[in-house]
Amino acid sequence: MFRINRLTDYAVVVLGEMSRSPGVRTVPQIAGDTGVPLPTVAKLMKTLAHAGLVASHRGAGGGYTLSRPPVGITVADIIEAIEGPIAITTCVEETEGQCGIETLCPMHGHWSRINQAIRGSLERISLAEIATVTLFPPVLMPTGLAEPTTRG
Amino acid sequence: MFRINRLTDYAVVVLGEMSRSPGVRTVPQIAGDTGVPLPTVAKLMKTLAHAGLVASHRGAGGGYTLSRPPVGITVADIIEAIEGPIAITTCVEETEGQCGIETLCPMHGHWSRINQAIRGSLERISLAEIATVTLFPPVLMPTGLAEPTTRG
DNA sequence: GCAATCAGTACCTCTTTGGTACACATTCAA
DNA sequence: TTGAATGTGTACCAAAGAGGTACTGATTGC
Repeated sequence: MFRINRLTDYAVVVLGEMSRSPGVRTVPQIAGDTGVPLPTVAKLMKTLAHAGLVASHRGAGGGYTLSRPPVGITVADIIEAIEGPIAITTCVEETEGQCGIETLCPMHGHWSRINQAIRGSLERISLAEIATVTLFPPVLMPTGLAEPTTRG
Repeated sequence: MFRINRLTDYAVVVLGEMSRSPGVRTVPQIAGDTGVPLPTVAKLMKTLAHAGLVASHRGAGGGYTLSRPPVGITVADIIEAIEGPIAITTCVEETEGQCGIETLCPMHGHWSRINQAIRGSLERISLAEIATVTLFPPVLMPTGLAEPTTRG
């Protein structure tokens, strides 16, 4: 497949939404605004908070806020927050010694280079950029706004 | 995870091996030379043949050959042969209409751009390049050459 | 005709993913 | 002090995908 998982996709949509209107947002609010299922948003936000992309505020009147300006958050940051380090093959990962023929394998070094190229592409795109909405004429708007699939 | 699957990883290793020593190779030969399990190689080669990256020759004395020079095969070609079109999210794929809020979704267009950047990175690396073996001193060679894991 | 080889399909097992549930901790306001 | 609102942590479940195996059939050359 070679694709990011759906949670990451949701994370980008959710963070994009948060960057457009700053302030404290609760999980139900975010779920309502994005169409992402509430329990999934809760799980997602916990992960994002743990990664330091959002700050959590507990108790009544609490919720989540972006922990830094959207310009300072890249697509690479978001992917890594949800999926861990970007490593298109096992042998690119930090944890060495997983491959028994590391010193002989012809791919040694090449995957790192490919991985670096991909990571570079993702680092050059910030949340501020992708949060810029290109509004379409209302007449073209579809009806299924409440659908759980929030990608397009 | 954001990573290619193991079959794709194997495909790159197998094609790299084939590009280093041209001629007809049988499935058992390839399995022996790369350490990839024989049934897996058989499955893999069928897929690669179907994608047009290798040519099959049936019957006694048959086997597989590269269908074009290694310079003309890119990492993107290999990934697409095994995993289908490179599309990091569902909405990037050719099959439109899967997303109900396509005209409203703020991510519309952004994923395509990100996807294109990644694809570009993969297209710029040919099989000929990655087939160049950087030999290590024999004293450093590990013992587990017959291990099924062939990555490093 | 027979052996060597690829082709196609079906199946199994394990892991990952996406989602749900629930008890608990924290904060604020009445 | 109490209770409601909110996030935290853990566990669990079902579905899908990945990786691998097995078996039968088709094709080719000797």
